[in-house]
Amino acid sequence: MTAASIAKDLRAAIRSGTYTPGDRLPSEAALMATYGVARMTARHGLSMLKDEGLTVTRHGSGVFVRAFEPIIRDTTGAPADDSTVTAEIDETGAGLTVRTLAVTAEADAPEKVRTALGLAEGDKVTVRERLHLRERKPVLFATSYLPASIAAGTPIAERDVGQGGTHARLADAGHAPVRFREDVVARMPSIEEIEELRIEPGTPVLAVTRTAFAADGTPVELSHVVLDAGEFMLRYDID
Amino acid sequence: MTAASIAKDLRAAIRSGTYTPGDRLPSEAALMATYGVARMTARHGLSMLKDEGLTVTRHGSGVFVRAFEPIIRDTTGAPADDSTVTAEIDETGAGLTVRTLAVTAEADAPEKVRTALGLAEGDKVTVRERLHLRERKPVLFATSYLPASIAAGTPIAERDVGQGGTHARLADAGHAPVRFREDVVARMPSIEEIEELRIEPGTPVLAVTRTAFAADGTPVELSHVVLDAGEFMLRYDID
DNA sequence: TAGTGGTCTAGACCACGTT
DNA sequence: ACGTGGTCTAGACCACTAT
Repeated sequence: MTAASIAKDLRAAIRSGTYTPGDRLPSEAALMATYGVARMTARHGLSMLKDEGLTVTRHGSGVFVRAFEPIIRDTTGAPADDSTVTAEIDETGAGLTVRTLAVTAEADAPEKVRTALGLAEGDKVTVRERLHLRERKPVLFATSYLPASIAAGTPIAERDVGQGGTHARLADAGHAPVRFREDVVARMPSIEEIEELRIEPGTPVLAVTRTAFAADGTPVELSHVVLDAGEFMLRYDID
Repeated sequence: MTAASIAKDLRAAIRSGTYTPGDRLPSEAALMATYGVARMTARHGLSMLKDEGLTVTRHGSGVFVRAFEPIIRDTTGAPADDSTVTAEIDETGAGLTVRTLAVTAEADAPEKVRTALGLAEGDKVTVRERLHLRERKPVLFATSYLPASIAAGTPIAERDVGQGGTHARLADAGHAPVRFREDVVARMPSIEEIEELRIEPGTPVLAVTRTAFAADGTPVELSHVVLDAGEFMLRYDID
């Protein structure tokens, strides 16, 4: 029970404010001495806090109490920029930049994408991938799929979609999105996501699947968005 | 690098379908033999998968690949039962039951609650706590705060709020909620939440802060909802 | 260079489940 | 009884960070 009790003590100390965000916790050696345990036991106690997302470790330097200052991603039925997501984040999350990673005019659609967009087998999709960064750190990764029958040959299939973003271009093409569905799940990140978003151990991701529908009810865009949960709060206003 | 490579191999095997949800992974002893490593190393490899939420361990029985069959919590601007949350979950999540844990007619309000509800210092709140279970397993814990000036003396301060739930009673009192704001965050659970919701290691929680506003814009209810992310998907329909 | 965390070994005892 | 995971020890070597 010693590793657990070390974690318990430190956790209580963090909650009570003995250690505040940014503070360094006692070193492994210090814990070994105070609790009279082996190193692996002290480590295990500390690792529990890390798994809870309470601390971050810095190799060679120490274990530190973690902070949470979320970017608010506001998803009201709202006017759009590159995508609704981008526009709204820019309002609240100062210092956010967007990097378009790849745009493919015509690609094969994974089965789930095809189903969600109501496409037939063999139908192509336009794929846009982008990354959002907060002060150099990647915090959000998004992949958008649009039917190539709509998007190919328009600025949507270009790197620069122009003023108003994909939604404005969809409107230009007579497919203005008017209704959205967002499905939100939280889970631990995959290895790829840990690397891509440089996610701290003990931090989950929010995975948002967003479907945009035109006035006639046809889906015109499917987006998979993965957000570092250590960086974001999702806000929904519902009438 | 061995613990990491064991995790890598097993992860790949799970992704490729060699092990499907419910399957048992090789035991620690088996991994020690195949990889020629010490037990702690094999354990560490397995613990990585657990931390990623890919597996669950059953003491004395083995390590198993995990499944995800989410309950869809649909939060459209919707008619309300006990609370909107409850009503909507019942539609989709078969076998969900609600247990009202505690109802306090008049309690002191934590500062954050007071601010969110626009109350003055010393103002009291009515507090309702409830737990949702899926087949005996608790999956959601919710605490609702309402201004006691509105709720005390009404069925809202009783265990049984009656047909239509708190929202119907608020409407009866002339404070029908018409607008909602939901702030969604994902994080690792606290120890209390792990115990209360019996959350598997490697599973985050979704923490939803929901504010209900009456037609005149005054907040009439603040709810803190914690959901086991291994059990839920949040759905938002936006116009 | 000294102190920090990261990884691994080899062995022990305990607690839980299945047979 | 046996095999499973859970915990702990005591010691080693490595990699990173500060001074």
